[in-house]
Amino acid sequence: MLIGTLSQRTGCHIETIRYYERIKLLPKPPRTEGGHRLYDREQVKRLVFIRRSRELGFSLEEIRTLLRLVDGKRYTCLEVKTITETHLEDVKRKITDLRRLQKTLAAISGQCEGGLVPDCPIIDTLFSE
Amino acid sequence: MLIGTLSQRTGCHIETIRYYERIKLLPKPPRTEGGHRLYDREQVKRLVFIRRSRELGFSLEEIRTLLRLVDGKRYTCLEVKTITETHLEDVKRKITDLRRLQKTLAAISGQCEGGLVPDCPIIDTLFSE
DNA sequence: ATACACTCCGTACCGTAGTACGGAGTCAAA
DNA sequence: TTTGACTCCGTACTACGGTACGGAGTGTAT
Repeated sequence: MLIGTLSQRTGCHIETIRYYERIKLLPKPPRTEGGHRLYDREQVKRLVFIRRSRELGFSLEEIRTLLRLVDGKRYTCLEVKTITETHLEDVKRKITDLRRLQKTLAAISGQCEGGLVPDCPIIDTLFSE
Repeated sequence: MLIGTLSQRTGCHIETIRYYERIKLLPKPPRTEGGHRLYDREQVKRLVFIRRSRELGFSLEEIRTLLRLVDGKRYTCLEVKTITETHLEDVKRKITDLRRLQKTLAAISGQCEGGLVPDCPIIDTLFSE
């Protein structure tokens, strides 16, 4: 199948597919005589893998590592699980950070009546160290 | 005071201060005869404001808007509160997204024993749509 | 006066994940 | 065969918030 079909089947833009090839997440595919890329179902699977992983917040580098394991065929659950857990910890840390922000923002926002007067406690808070 | 002193007092790198001036978050300061920037306490306050706002996750554009209100002197609490609330909603949305990720990651990670065997359920999940 | 730290400036670059452009060539259906 | 859609490629650009470089000039303490 041509790149447009692969694009439709995976939901990745054509440019993105070429980009992934450029950064070596996808192997260079064979070409037609005219030079158009030719893909098979294996590449659909691989690209879906990448897209799913992206949706779960894995970086392209993490995905590269996962794919290297898969490609090497010698990977163990432990290796994969470690990468996943590391990413999970990362997500948890981000949540913690954001919740702290949320609290602070809610607190300073709560100090403010939202009236039509000047001299706002939010501004005052931001100015003070 | 010179830029190095301002840097120390606010915890912003010198390059960052010049960057903020370039993008017009900070006004162009007067100079010494030799051309070095001269700052006063007002600018310390302003830069602390920017830093505090950054710490709370406001974008430079949001900060620009806040500062424009402050500079105009005609701002009302309502305007400030609206910006804060919008940002707060943004933070909440991010938390929601991350929590969903967290759940999914925990779920697929939980399927995996982390053993020394190949054929990992995490990989299987990522490959399947 | 001299040494040494500080500051100047413009430009380019960092990371992350793509997106846009545009002219030329190719593929497939009618 | 012709038309129209698809694909090619390299390069540059997007957003975001800065950071790095490097040679020249300046400020200040001794």
